[in-house]
Amino acid sequence: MYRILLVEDDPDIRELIIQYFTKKEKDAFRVDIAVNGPRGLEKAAEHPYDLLLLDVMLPELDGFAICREIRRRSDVPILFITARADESDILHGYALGCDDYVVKPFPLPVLYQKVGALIKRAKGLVRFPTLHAGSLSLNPNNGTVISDGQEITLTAKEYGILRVLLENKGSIISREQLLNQVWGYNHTTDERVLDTHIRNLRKALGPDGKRIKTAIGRGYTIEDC
Amino acid sequence: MYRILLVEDDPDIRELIIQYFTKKEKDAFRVDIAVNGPRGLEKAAEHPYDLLLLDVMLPELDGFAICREIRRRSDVPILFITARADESDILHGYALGCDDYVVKPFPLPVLYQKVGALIKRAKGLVRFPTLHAGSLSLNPNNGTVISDGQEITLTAKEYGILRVLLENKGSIISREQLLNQVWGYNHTTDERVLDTHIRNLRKALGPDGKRIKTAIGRGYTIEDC
DNA sequence: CAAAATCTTCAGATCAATTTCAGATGGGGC
DNA sequence: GCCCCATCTGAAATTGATCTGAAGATTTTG
Repeated sequence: MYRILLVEDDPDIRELIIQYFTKKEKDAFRVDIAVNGPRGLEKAAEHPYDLLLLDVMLPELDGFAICREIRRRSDVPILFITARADESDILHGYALGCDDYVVKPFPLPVLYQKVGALIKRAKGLVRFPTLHAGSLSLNPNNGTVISDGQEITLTAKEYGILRVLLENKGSIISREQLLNQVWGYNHTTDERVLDTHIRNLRKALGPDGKRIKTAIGRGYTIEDC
Repeated sequence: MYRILLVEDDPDIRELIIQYFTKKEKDAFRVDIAVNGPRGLEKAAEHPYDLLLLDVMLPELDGFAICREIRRRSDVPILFITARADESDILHGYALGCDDYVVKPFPLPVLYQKVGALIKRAKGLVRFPTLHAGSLSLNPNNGTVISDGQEITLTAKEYGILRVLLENKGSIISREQLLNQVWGYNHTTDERVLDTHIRNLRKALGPDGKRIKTAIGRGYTIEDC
């Protein structure tokens, strides 16, 4: 059973989350509650939780402050619940070292999934299989890319693109899908940046760059041989 | 079955979308209709849809306003349909939290794909069945075509035509239907281009190209044996 | 704070895909 | 069999998606 701490001042939301998390699967989670920031810090110190669910807007001490404090001594997974999907807020959360966030109102199943996934990842229970294409391999667990025995250093975007392509080896991935998956859900990115990154990626991969094929009008794909 | 809400004032477009979404795959979608903004909001509140398709230009309450309202309490996937590909409009839509955008005239399969992909992302599901005709197979999920064990590379239009034919295997598809579905519903395409693409497709498919039969005056069809 | 790395924007080049065109073909009705 | 018109075919013209190089903006790093 995983033990999580929920710091949330709204009784309705507390109730919803507790209900869902304890009823969904019997004995999967135990949810402890703190109704404000200071109590949250206290409780977090008392017990080594598997995950913290922090509301951002809290009286006295907000979620960001709690996160900052906790991160000084623990790398427990932290998931923010926030009312504002404000870009700067989200970035702020990540800067403080949070693992994920959900924006209110969120579907409970989504929260449930995220919590489960985060805990598993934190515990090292999730190992992603290494992806291959010919002599090219990408290890999603440590972010390394190896081409013909040589380790290759890629930028974040290059790595992201390569990973999506390899995860879908043999499939044609549309530019739109790539943008969505690498740049994020509703990106406002100009479509042309993808061209540039694809080119840089191909160059970075050397001979293996040829594996990345253009399907004009349809997208890109990576080939084994 | 996924339930989607279409808010659109043009009866022709409504009809096209409903036809395509309900006929394409049996029981894949149920499409509810709202003919104006206020009715759209009402219906959206009544039932938890899997996705909303909103026309931007609507009498009374436009798509943007609906989106803004909906986003206050739900993160249901929202896809805009718009006549203008105006950059600022699109950015506006994304700023309001829409998930995607299609510009009229759009090919119905594209819309269908986007809707499927969005719901899939929201739920983590949805797979299209592979289509077959003899030794020929087309996998709509990864965009691959295999003829007699060999993977075949097709251009976007060739793939589009083949997919429509296979989706309607055994029945005759008029040239008009093909143009509508592959080029978009109010294409200005000269009818003769289809001849050329059919020829190229037949050639690309090799022996399997013979499966594509001409029904003079009525259209084309693809045969199993 | 400056330098370096990365990401994005832009505009012109390139080439496959698409469209256009004109003459050939051939199936079906008479 | 003959004619007509839809379709086919080959080749040329056009389009437009992608590539490329370079420069500007932004972020990260020392």
